[in-house]
Amino acid sequence: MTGNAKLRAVEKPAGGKTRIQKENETRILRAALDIFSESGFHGATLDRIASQASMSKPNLLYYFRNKEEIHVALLTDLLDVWLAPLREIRPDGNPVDEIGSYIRRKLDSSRSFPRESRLFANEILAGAPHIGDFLQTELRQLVEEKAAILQGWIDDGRMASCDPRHLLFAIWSTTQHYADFSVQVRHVLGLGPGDKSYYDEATNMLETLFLGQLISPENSG
Amino acid sequence: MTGNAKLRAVEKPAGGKTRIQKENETRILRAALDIFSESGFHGATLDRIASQASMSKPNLLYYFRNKEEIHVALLTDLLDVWLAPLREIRPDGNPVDEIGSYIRRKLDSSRSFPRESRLFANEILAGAPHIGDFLQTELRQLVEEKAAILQGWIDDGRMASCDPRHLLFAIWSTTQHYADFSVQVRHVLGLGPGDKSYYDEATNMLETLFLGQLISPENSG
DNA sequence: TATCATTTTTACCGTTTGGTCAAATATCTT
DNA sequence: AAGATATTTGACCAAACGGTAAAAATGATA
Repeated sequence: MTGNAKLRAVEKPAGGKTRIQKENETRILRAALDIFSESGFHGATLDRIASQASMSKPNLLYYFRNKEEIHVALLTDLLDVWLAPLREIRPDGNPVDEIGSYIRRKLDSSRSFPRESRLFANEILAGAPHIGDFLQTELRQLVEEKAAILQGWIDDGRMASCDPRHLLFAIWSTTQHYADFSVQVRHVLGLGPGDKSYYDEATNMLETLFLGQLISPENSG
Repeated sequence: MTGNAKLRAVEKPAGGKTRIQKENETRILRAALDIFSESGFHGATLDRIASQASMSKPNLLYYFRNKEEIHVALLTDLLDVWLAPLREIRPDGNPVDEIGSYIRRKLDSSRSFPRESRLFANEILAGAPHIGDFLQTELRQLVEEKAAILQGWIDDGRMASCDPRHLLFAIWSTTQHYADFSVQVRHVLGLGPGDKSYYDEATNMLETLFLGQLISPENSG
């Protein structure tokens, strides 16, 4: 019976997936990432996503119940990617290395996953209707944990005194800016549409900025 | 004739405006700012804007030809506000004062005009379809001008060496972050919806960050 | 108060959009 | 190859949306 098949495809999240199911779901998600990240949730249409996935709209809706479910699936995938660089900060490292490499990881993430970054930015700008829970629980807890590490370094005199959570905000905003506001960056710098050459300059800037005084080499070893 | 009246109301940008016209146009723009900044261009509907302005949709469309015209009017108003803090940077000041007060102005702007900031962010995220020209000409020119001032300070040894344009990017992103990503900031800090108490901490953080080593008091006078 | 221009409303229209349904086709299993 | 299951498609629908037309109401003016 057709109805059962549909239910099975959608309701068994893990495990029993056909080859075709796996293929098409990733095709859809890839297409949806293109469209959502470029037009936002409301600006995107199922027709465009389907077209981008070389698929008919009803076929697309055979794999995902509705537009929102695709969006949520993308966001869910995204959160791990978003948290990964932060997770790597180690308490036993020294401030310059740990924060320096964190900035580099975030900047790499901006360069490599600009669509994901814009998807995230769109969701936050819209008031985080789908990931509010994540922000309040998982992210908040991880920030608390990593902020404690930074605070430890501050207490040890290895870093300038500051609110570690706001230091993280500053790192997030400056690095993500190069993905989310890339149009503005390129226009101001006079670069062409696909030009990402500014990332080297950005790396220099952010290392100077964050590792200059806030954490200077002589007092962080 | 009704057609003439409509044409006059819309096509005479300056001057000949009725009291009612002026009142209603600002009512509409205020309402539209609420809706657009919270839902983006595509997420906003004329019905909601009209409702927010306590007005019927056709009446709203008596003052603005279409949805886009309202949006453009808001963006146009916005650009002056956006540029104002940057314009104030003076070449004859000293780096700490000039950059410090610029940061404070931008942060104040974030706190006082979060809806405007989000409207701007939405527009950039969408690829700047309406203000691309502004970015490439007016903003770019102003950045060039102010970057030259900063570069002068660098050449004089009053500031650490860095790309001044990227320094501006860093200031923009960190300050605007508190308006555009306020939901995330509040959730991570565990604050309630209307709570803006984090702005004091933000001010401290950003002054420590930007004025710490990049520009330190002893070598900037 | 009569006249004219401005403003507001009611009713409506065409299109787009998210989503459904049932039939047709392809794939897998035995 | 046959039968069952999974996949795909074309036709369609109701609601939402941006926008229009023309009449009704209001305000300004003399």
